[in-house]
Amino acid sequence: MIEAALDNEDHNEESTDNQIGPLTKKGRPRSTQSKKAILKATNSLLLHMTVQDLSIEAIAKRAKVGKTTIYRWWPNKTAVVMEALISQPGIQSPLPTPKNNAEAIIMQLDKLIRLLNSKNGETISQLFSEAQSDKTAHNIFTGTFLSPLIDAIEFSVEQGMQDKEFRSTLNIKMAVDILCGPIFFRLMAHPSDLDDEFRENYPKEAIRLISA
Amino acid sequence: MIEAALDNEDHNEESTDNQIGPLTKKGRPRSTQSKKAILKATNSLLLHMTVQDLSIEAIAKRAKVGKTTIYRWWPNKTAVVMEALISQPGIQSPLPTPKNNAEAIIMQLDKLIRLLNSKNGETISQLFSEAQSDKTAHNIFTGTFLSPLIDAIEFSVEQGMQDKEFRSTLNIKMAVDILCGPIFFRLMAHPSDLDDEFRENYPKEAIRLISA
Amino acid sequence: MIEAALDNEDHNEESTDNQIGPLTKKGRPRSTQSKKAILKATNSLLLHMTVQDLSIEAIAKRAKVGKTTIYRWWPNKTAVVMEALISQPGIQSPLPTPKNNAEAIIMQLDKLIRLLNSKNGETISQLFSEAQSDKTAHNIFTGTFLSPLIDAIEFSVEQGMQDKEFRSTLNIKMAVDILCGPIFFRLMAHPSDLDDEFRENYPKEAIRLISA
Amino acid sequence: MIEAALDNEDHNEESTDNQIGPLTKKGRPRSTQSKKAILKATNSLLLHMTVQDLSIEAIAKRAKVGKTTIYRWWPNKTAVVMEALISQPGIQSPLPTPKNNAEAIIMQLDKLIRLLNSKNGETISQLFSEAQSDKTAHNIFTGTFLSPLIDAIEFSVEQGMQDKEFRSTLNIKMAVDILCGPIFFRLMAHPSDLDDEFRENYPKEAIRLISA
DNA sequence: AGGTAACCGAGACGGTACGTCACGTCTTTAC
DNA sequence: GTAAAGACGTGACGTACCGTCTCGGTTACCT
Repeated sequence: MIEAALDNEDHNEESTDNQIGPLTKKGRPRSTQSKKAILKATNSLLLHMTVQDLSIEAIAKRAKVGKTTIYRWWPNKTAVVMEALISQPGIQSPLPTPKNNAEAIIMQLDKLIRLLNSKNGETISQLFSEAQSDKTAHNIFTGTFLSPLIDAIEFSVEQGMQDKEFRSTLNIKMAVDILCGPIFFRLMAHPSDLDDEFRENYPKEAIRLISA
Repeated sequence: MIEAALDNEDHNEESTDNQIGPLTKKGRPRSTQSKKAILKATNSLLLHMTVQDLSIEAIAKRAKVGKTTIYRWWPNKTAVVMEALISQPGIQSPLPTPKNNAEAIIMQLDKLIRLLNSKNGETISQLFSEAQSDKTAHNIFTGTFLSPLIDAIEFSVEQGMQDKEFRSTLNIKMAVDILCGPIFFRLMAHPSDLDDEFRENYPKEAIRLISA
Repeated sequence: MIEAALDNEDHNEESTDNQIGPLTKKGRPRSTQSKKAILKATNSLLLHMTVQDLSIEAIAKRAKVGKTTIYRWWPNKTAVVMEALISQPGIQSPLPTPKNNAEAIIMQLDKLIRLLNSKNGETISQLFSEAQSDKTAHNIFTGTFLSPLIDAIEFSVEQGMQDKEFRSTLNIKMAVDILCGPIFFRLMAHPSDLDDEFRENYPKEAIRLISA
Repeated sequence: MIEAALDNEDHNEESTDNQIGPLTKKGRPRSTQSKKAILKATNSLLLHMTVQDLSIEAIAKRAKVGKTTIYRWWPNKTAVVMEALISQPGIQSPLPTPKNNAEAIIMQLDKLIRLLNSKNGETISQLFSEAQSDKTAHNIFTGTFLSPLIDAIEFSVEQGMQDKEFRSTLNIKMAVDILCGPIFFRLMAHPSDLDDEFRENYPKEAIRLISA
C-alpha cells in the first residue's frame, strides 16, 4: 500500500546512457552518491533521535554533504525523512493474492501493524504529527503514505460490500476510520501495546466489526 | 472526562483568609493576574497559529509578562497550552446522568467529537503530535487529557460488559481503541470530515460495534 | 590610610536594649546578625570568584538573608564588597610614628603593597575596575579607599617639600602619581610581580625619584 | 606601540586574486561589509555608554547584523571593542625617528597620553578594568595593547642604559612601571587631570626620574 | 576539444527562539 | 517597621538551526 509514491523526479537517475533525444538536461547531473548518503544519514540519525530533533544541519554534517544539496532536492525535513523511510529495503513487499476481501483487509492491516510495530513506527507517528501543523508536510505525508493506504482499504471495503461480505449500511469513509483508527490510536496513545498479540487479534476483530 | 486534572498548586490562590495553621507560604504569592494573562494570551495566539509556531517569547510579549514568569510555572510550551486549553470556560461541562452504559459512552463520544470539532480540536491534535516526540509533553498530554478520557470510557465498557450490554468477548483496551481510535484518526487524517454528521452517526455506530 | 570611612549609619548597631529616652526608633531594629552574615558571606565568596562574578543573589543565598535586606543597607554590590573588605580584621593597623617624611612615605607604600599583595589586592583591583564605569561605585571606592590614601601621601610629600627632603620643583599631584602609580600599574598589569622583593625595593626607589 | 596586533585572519580578505596554490579557503568568504558595520557600530555606541553597558545585542542591532556573525568572529565583547578601538583611523600613526632613547621614550609617552586623553582613554580604562576579572579579556587586552607598549618602552630603556643615558642601577621592569604607572594611575584615579598640561610636563619629568 | 550549465562542499549571512541568569522592585507573613 | 522569602518584569547572555547566499571547484553534455 505504500508502494505507489515518491516518484517525482527520481526516474532516470542512474541512466547516464540510453538517452537518445535532445531532451536530456544540460549540466552536471545530480550525484547519486550524495542522495544515498543523505538518506542513509537520515535513517541512522533517526535511530537515535526523533524527527523533530533531527536537523537538516545534522543530516548534512553526517552525510558530508552541503546543506544546499539537501534543500535543492527536498523542500523540507519531512520530505527527506519520508523518502529515507520509503527507501529502506523491505518496506515495499507485495502482498500475496487474497481469496476474498476480508482476507485482503486482514493482510493489509497485518502489514500495517508490522510496519508500525518497529523503529519505523515511531518515525511514522512523528511524521504524522509533523503533518498536523505543517501544510506541506501534511501533503507529503498524505500523498506518500496515508492516501495509498486508505485507497487500498477503501477499495477492498467497497468490493466487500458489493460481494455482501460486509454490511451494506456501511459508510465507506467511516469504515476506513473504524478499520485503521484503532491501529493509529494505539500507535500514538500507547505504542507499547502495538505488539504481536495485537497484530494477531486485531485484524480479525476489525473484520467482525464490519461484517454482514 | 477532562474535568479531573491540572490541579497542582492552584487551589488556594485567591484565599487570602480562612487559613488557620502556620501552613501559609512565605514570600510574595504568585500573581493571579499574570497567570490569567498568560493563559489568555496563549489561547488568543492559538487562534492564529499552530502550537509548534507558538513561541514562549510571543506569549510573554502578548501577556506583557516576563519570559521567566512562564518558565517558573510551566516546564514547557506544551504545559502552558494544555492548561490554557483546559482553562477555557465550557470545557468542563458535566454530563447528564445516562440511563445505561451505551448511552454513557454515546454521550462521552459526542462530547469528545464536539470538543475536537472546533479550533480546540486543532490545538489538541497538535498537542497529541508534540507528545509523540517529547517525553514530558507526552506525560502532560496523557495525564491531563488522554488518561481521564480513557479511564471514563474503560469504566463504562467494563460496566456494560457486566450488564451484558456489550459483547463479553471484548478486550477492554481494544474496545477503547475501537471506540476512540476512529475519532482521533479522522481528526488527524481528514479533520474536515469531523463534522456534525459524523458526530450524530458515529457514536451510535460505535456502540453497535461492541454490542452483544 | 583606610581607617577613615564607611561610618554612615552603623554607629548604634548593637544597642537593642539600653535605650531609655523616647529617642529609640520605632519598629524592629536592624539585625546585626544579618549584617555580619552578609559581610562574611561576601568575603568568603570573594575567595572563589571575582567581584564582577559575585552576585547579590549569591550573597543573599549564602548569608541566608533576603535580597531586600542587602539593598536596604547598601546601594550596590561595590558598597557591600568595599565594606566587607574594610571589615576584615587586620586591615586597619596603625602605622608607627616615622622619623621623617621619607620614612613616612616608605611605610605607607610598604603597607599599601602588603595590602595589595594578597587576595585582597585582587579584590581591590576589581573594585578599582568597577569604579571606572560605574559612577556610584567610583564615589564609594574613591571616598573609602583612594582619597584617604592619596591625602596621606600628599600630606607627607607637602611636608617633605617644606622640610627640603624632596625636590622643590615637584608638582604635588604628579608626585603622588609617581609614588603610587607604579604600584597600581603593577597590580593591574602584572600582579604576580607585586611580590616581597618589589615591596622591599620599590619604596626606597620611589623616595629617590622625588628626593632633592 | 599599538601597531603590532590584531592580525589573526584578516590579511587577505579582499585579495581575490594573486592566489596560486590550492590554499584558498573553502566556503563563502566573510563579509567585509559586516565586519566594518560591526566595528563602526561599536565605536559609535561607545560614545554614549561604557564598555560594560555595551551589549552584543545592541551592536548587532545597530550594525544590522546577526548576533551570530559577531560571535563567529570575536569570542566576546572585549575582543570586539579592542578591535573597534584599533581600527580607528589615526590610532596607528608612526612615530618620527628620535635622536636618542630619552626622546624616544618621551615621544612614546606623549603619544600614549594623547591616546588616553580622549574618549578612547575612557574605553581603554574600561577594557583594562574588564581585564582584571576576565582571563580571556586579560589576554586580549595585554596582547593587543599592553604588551606592545611595554615592549617598546623596555627596549628604549634597555638601549638607554647601554648608552649611559639612564641610571645603570635600574631594574628594567620597575623602570617601565615608573614610566607608565603614573599615566595609568592618573587615567583611572583622576582622569580629568590627564590633560595637555600633564602631557607636556610628565614625559620630561619621567625621563628625569630614570636619568643617570 | 571546448564551453558552459548545473552540480558539488563548505561555510558565512541575517534571523528567531531557546532556556538561564541576575538585576532591582514589589508584596506577602512573621517577628 | 525591619526581616525573610520569593515572585515580578526586564534584558542580555551564548547556542542551535533556520533557509538563503556566495565562493572555488567539478562533471558531463552539447556544440
